[in-house]
Amino acid sequence: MSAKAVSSATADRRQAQLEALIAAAEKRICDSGMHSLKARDLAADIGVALGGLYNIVQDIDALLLLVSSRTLARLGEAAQAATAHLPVSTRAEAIDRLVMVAQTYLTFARENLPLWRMIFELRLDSPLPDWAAQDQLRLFRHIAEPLHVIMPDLDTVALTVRARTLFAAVHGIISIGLEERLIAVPPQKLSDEIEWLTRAACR
Amino acid sequence: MSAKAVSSATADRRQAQLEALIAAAEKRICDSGMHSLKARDLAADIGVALGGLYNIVQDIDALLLLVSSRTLARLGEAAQAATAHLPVSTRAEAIDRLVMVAQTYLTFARENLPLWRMIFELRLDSPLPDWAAQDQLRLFRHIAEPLHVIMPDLDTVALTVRARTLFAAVHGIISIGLEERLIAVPPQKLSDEIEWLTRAACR
DNA sequence: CGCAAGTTTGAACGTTGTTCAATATTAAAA
DNA sequence: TTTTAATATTGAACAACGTTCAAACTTGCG
Repeated sequence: MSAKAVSSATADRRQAQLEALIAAAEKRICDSGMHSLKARDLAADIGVALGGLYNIVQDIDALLLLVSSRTLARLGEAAQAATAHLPVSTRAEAIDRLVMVAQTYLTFARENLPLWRMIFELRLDSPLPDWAAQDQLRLFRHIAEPLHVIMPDLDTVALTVRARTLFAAVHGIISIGLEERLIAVPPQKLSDEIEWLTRAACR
Repeated sequence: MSAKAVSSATADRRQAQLEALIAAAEKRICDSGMHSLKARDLAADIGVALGGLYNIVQDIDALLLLVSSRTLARLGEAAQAATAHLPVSTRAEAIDRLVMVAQTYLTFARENLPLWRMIFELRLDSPLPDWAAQDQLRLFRHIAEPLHVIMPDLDTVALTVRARTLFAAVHGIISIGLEERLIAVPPQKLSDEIEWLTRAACR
């Protein structure tokens, strides 16, 4: 049996187990949050012995990273769906598009609260793998492209930095706003405040 | 012995134990982060049996909340020291002051990284006690006061909301910027980007 | 000293993620 | 088909964790 066979019975099974495991983890996280995810529960969910989890993933952190990656991908799709059809020719259009990206981010965070939180609560012992960093980088394009129209004087580096700044600012408002334990912008005003900040940043 | 005696030998001892415990926790958090804080280590640090910790604090979460409160108090002092002497008569002065508050926040976060992170990583099972919420509210005055000069048209409610928005935005930039695992504004550009955003928000 | 009240102790408990020798299954060879 | 080697799965065992509580100890008063 070649080590690089395109597929084999056992490899397919592994893939199926992995997908079941990710699905089970997502379900549990949605229901009761990342911190109440237990190895024993997951093993039971997918019908595998406790130790069997470690044939499917390296450890629980690796599983959480996979779940994060999925969530980021879904976020990217949401941003794409919400803005792909919008024009970006004029400055005003680009600003509107940026506002839409921010609103989409807010909506996504609201509708996927526990999964979205996980992305930022995840603390890994080992450094982030390259593919996971790429997951993040891809998303910044949704900001950098309109921003290039709005701030045409900025060079590539400055534009990248500015896109990250803007993302982080909007993220901060949402992140603290959806937290219950901190003094924050009231939830029903979140959308307005995000739009205000985005437009202010574009002046 | 009166239950409300201003002090007693045993009560004083308890207070001393509590302070030693908080100090030990702060030291350990600074050295190796909130997540490697262990009950057994703390008990050894202050020379008490493992179970003895629970005579001093309700549980480890309560201890973390006390540490958080201390950190917030120190942050408040830093903001006070950095801005109390600055004028706020004109709009331009108020903006400068706001920029200074933001820079002070960045500096504090940098110099107290693990303790500062703890404030936002802390996840309590029980709701936040009132005194802990007050700790947070006090700090917003450093933003709301200059902001009132800059945006005199806003009513009290809108001003409060706007202050929280601005805080959250700056916090987001710093928070993601000082995280190592996420794509962020490069550390040496953080200060400039924070100033840019603050000034942009004030226009 | 003797005794009651309060304080401190540390062994024990219930959970947790992870490991690994033993068992069961699969696939190839005879 | 039967034998055999490789691979996959199992679940008991482990170490580490926060928390509890009966027992031992200390303290202060009559």
